Amino acid sequence: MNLQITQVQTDILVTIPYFSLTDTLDCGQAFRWTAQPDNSFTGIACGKFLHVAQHGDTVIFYDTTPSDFDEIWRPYFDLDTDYDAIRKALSFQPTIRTAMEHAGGIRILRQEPWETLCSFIISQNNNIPRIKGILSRLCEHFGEELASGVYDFPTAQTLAACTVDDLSPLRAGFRAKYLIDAAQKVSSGEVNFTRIQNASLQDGEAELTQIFGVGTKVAQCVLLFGFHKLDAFPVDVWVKRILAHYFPRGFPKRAKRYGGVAQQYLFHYERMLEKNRLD
DNA sequence: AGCCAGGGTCTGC
DNA sequence: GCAGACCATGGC
Repeated sequence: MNLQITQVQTDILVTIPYFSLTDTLDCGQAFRWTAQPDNSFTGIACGKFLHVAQHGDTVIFYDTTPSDFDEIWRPYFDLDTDYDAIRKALSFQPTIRTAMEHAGGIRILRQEPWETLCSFIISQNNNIPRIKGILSRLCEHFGEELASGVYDFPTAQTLAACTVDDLSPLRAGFRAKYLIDAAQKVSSGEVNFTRIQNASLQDGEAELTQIFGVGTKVAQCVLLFGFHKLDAFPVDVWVKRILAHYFPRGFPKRAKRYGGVAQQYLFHYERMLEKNRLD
């Protein structure tokens, strides 16, 4: 991707057309970003703290270095994927096109597989504010303190050594035992992220669902948000409703290549409609 | 009070 | 295969 990048002291400014920072960080794919009163975001990913803001087409990465930008944030925000081409490929379908007009600035983040796996284990039968709370407490209690009050995501090895009782401060409920099983299977190599990255969608799901508490929906979320498999297609209660309502004859074959991206546009659009309806 | 939240497991038919 | 109970917790 040819990005227009400017460096001002320790801030890096990047021109990203057709991008929405808010929608990308607040659409239920990542749970460790916090919106600030000025609409900027702070968060921790890949072992680094970031303060980021958007003004028009310009995204400002505060207080970072060119190497961190190139090695961490540029891939994390998926800035080298041609979303214009993806949107064009999806625009043949009227409902997806409408959703794109409202949510087309979303990018599928390249999150770390382990954090993504834990996040969506926590997400089951849960709501987004509480998912964020549980993950925040998970990091505070078991993650390395990178700076004052800034905690990294704990490793699988750390959690594999924990008991359900150890996790009680998280108030994760019945999901605590799922986290521990995931940690044990990941740290032992029984579930192998390199193998999943190189596997087909179907084989990747089969490997992930060996974890107690991981079913099809959670596995597809991990494949989409943690392994950047854009054809992964998580079906939750919202998407189920969308499919029944807008796609009674099935999701179009032509859209399946980027099904996960379309799913995310539709999910965010539908939730936005619901929010407006309640206001 | 009762329902729901980016589900999964287990049981019973 | 598929419906239904159950699972912890918290907000409304």
